[in-house]
Amino acid sequence: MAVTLYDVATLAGVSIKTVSNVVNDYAHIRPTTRAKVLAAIDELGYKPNISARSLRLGRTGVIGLAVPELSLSYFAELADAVIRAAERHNLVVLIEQTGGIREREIAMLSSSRLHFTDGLIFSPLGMGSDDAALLDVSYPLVLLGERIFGGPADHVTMRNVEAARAATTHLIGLGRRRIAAFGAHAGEVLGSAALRLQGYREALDEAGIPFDPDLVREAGQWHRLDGARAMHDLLDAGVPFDAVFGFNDTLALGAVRVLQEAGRSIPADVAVIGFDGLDETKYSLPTLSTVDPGRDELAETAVRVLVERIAERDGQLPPREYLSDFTLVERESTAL
Amino acid sequence: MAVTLYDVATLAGVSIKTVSNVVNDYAHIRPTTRAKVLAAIDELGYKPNISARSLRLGRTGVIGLAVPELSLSYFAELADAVIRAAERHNLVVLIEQTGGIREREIAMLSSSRLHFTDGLIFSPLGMGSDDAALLDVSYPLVLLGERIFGGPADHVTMRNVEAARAATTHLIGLGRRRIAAFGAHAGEVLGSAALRLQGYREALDEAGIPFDPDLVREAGQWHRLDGARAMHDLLDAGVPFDAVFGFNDTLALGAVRVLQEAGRSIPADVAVIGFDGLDETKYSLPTLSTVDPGRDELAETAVRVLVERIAERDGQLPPREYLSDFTLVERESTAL
DNA sequence: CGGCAGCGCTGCAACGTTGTAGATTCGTTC
DNA sequence: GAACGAATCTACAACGTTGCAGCGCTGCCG
Repeated sequence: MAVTLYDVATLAGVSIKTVSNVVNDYAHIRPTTRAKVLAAIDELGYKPNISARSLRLGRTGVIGLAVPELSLSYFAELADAVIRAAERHNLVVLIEQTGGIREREIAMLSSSRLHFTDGLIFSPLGMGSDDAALLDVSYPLVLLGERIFGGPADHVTMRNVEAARAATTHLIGLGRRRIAAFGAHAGEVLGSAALRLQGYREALDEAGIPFDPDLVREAGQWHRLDGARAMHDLLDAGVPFDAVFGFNDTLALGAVRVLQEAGRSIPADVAVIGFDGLDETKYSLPTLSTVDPGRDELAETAVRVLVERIAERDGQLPPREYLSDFTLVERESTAL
Repeated sequence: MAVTLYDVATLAGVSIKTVSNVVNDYAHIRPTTRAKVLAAIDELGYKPNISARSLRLGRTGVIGLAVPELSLSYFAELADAVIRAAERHNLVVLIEQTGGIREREIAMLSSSRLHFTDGLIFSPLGMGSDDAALLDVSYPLVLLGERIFGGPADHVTMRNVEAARAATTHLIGLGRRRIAAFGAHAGEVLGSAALRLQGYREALDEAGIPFDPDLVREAGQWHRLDGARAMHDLLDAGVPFDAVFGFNDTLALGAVRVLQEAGRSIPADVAVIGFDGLDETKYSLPTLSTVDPGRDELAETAVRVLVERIAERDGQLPPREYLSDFTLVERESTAL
């Protein structure tokens, strides 16, 4: 059925190894031979069998990407960026969803479903620092996110603290003093929520604004609904506020919806800023100010680091950490 | 480095074929032997080499999914659904992006990047009916979308005409008579745009409402920005209207934004309905009525059909077409 | 002019797996 | 107790590819 090197070799009147050499751009082949082989390849429509090549080389040209859920815009846009970056390295991407559930994430790490990929880019959500030991796997692994520091794997992440401080400082620059923060996770130390909260507090401290715990609202998940719920709670509690910092864009957009229902004007009554730089923030009403954590750079770095790890035969370099640059994007929701 | 059948066989004191049989749940193995082998597998941490298995079996357990762009919510949610469906069939999914560009779509079909997948689920956007012949490929292929009918491949699609008619009829049921339609593609005959326009016209005819070409607005792309632009045009043209049917949710949301800026109340002044059943429509302000074309069913069917095609050795059944059921989702944007 | 490097190509072995055919044991039946 | 079939296991040959060693030849160097 399928055309093999053997068929091409027969037609071209050479050995299969020569065909293989042509296919692999081996330098020392007479131009006439090369032409003959190429003609035969063309005539038969030969395509290399990747399984056989993988078996021989021990590499597949496939990398895995494990994210919580593609239907969350942030991860869809991240996957988009990772696929583009992988393409530049001639790799294809196999995507798995963990649902952000710790057990599924742990299972994924030793799953045979990903066993034939050359390496994995992993964006955990449910696993915590306690699970760091589980990341000591036998294949190249790059962590993308903020959940686990100091683990045994390379780690590509964003400047959460600095970016959150910049967002908060931006709100302070508008003259706001009662800034609500949405999306905190009680007890968390190293996750995005903790880091962004830290940035928020640093900005307040810097400006000499007292920290008010009533303004910090929990949200386990960071969906639109959670942002809406947090805003309802805040309004119901009667806590005065003149700005909101959503720990992600989706939370902020959920909050915006409730503010509008409640008749609060944005940004006149309440300035709002998000985090993630989602495409969507350009088109909401009002357009949403946000911090772009450098998603394309993150994806590009993650792929590059993974490729490097795959390339290094055994030289066990210690795990490294990479940080991307962020950009503050000012839009209508924080206009003066 | 990696553990092979041979290593396990040596440790367990059996032949590699017996280990293979244990791994593949072959029935006739003495329980004691099975236990010995399983113990050895466990001790060594054996994982089958998928490349070798693929080479031997001619199948990889990987299917391809080619979509325009993951950062478009519709395709992100579609990919999510396809991955879940594939998981139920023990398949993993390799995702490629075409950008919806005809040339890239055509290249994808014969690309060696997807050559080692068992089959492809393909959602074309740029290719047209003229390109149908290009779909006659040598591997299992399932088309997901509406661009190409009567081609040589299986085709899973939605009831575009009926669903669009239902959406329009719903608006008419609210007493609206001047219903704008956003997202038309001039000259198109078989694409989603043409079919949804047809459904729109059928609903008008049924209700005895005259068709007014001024109410039909073109939009090459179906992004938020295009919806916003179309609404600006409509308002500038001074054409009176009391409802909008967006050929997808994103167009409708873009239109909503401009309507709000223009001070038109939704749904009092203008009722709005979209198409696609995006998650996002639950959280917009106002929440957006939409038609869910049965995305999960589409994904499930596409995977099932692909699996069937992969399974059939040679029996070339003629290509078939599958339709999913749609659901009208009524929300605030069309409330009475 | 002997030696050596390089060209252009070939043949063989190996990557790790599973299908096939066959060997051996065991229990059952006549 | 011989014959037979089923259970249990093994040996061998693929699947299609690439690394390695090596073929005969040419050209260059000292």
